[in-house]
Amino acid sequence: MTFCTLTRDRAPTAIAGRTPQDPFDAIGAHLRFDAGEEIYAQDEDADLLYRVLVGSVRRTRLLEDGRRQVGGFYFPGDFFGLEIGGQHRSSAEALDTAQVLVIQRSALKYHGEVGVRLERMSWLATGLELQRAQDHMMLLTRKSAFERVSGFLFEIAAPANGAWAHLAMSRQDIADYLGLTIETVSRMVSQVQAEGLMVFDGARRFRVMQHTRRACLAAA
Amino acid sequence: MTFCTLTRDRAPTAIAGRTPQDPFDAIGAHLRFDAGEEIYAQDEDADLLYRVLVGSVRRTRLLEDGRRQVGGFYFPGDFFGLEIGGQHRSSAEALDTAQVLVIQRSALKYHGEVGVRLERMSWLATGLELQRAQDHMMLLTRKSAFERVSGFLFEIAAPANGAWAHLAMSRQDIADYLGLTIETVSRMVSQVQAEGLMVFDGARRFRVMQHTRRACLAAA
DNA sequence: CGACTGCTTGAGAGTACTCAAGTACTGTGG
DNA sequence: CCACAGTACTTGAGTACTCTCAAGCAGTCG
Repeated sequence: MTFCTLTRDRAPTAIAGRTPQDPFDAIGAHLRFDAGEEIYAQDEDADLLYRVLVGSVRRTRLLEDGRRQVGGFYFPGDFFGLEIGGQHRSSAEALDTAQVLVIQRSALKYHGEVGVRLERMSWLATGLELQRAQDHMMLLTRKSAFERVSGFLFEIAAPANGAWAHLAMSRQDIADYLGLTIETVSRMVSQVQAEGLMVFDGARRFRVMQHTRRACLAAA
Repeated sequence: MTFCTLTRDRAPTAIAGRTPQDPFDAIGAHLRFDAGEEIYAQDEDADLLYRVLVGSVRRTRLLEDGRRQVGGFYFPGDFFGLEIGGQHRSSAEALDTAQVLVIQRSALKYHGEVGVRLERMSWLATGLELQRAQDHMMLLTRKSAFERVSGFLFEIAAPANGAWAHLAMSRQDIADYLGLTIETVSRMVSQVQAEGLMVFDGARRFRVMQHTRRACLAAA
């Protein structure tokens, strides 16, 4: 019954913390997306760099046969949309009403000091994304459904620090992220509650129990 | 019974193809490792950049509870050992007698033109590694054991182009790479043969049947 | 030849999946 | 405010796939 060992799964992607109040706002454009709206599409040309300002974003990949994989979720401060080749290998959609900073990558060199700094940050973000992917692989191969779901919920709840947390994503999103089916996710959510680790208020509002948090801190 | 759809899993990591005859040899040191020998350790400081010249290399991560994950295999031309933080998050071992080019990353700036090029290449390699990790995640969550093993064998056999190919890694390595147990890998290898897709000569020498290759090319 | 390591095969168990209802929440129109 | 539809989530029963445990086989080295 390990439920907190994988709190380390999500490496912090926000380079300068989750406070997007940086001098970069001058460079890119602020765009607003409604819930479910597509930010960029798979196979689309990729010269843009994105950063979440407000809200949350889901990155999705589709296999030819329709199987879906959620590559990651992004929150304020996180960079996303980084690609090496010229094309996006996944699409990104807003999970809720989201504000996104969009920066043209190829234009960075015309922005002097700030452009250089941002370019370096985008490389760092790529590296962090790689770490995240590697951690996630570990989770996908070596953890049970219960461990995956409870660990995921812990990560989401961590910033709330004991207060109520909100799940921006659907059960299906979580399932596609954790490599499970929607039914299994649902069952594990129920089990997490049955074991008294967390409490839910509706399907998308939950809280980690005090004694669970203590146990996890002690383990770490 | 899809067995070739995941040939695309392994994105080519060798930036300039698999021919390591580049002007970089002047910068780094050539090191030789015996089979099983450790190239670098998990949690070790990471300022070095590695490139396979001859042989093959395995990258491994260990969980606290002993569960093991093979992060990837590297062949001549491939870069490995790239890290963002100051520490290696995985270890690397030689699978056979291997020659590796080792370059001090922080020294790159003293090598002028070539150093700059190499630095850029190392960033590109990070990006490719990320693509690879993302593809691999897709495989781990959305493919059956049979698909994983047959796809893996296809990738390994691809360069041989119909001739006999050699498996440098053990069944356990394959299992830890594909997120399966050693027994399941073994069973799938048997099944791949039973279905007439490939033939094995001993445990580590195999060949893809002609009609299988045709079918896969047609599918792609 | 025997010991060792790596691989294969078998039987049974367990976990997650599939299919199928049933329940809760959300928004719309009366 | 309620009825309704639609979507999202939960729960149940049965199945299938992979794992675990255990034994047997094959190649290698002393």
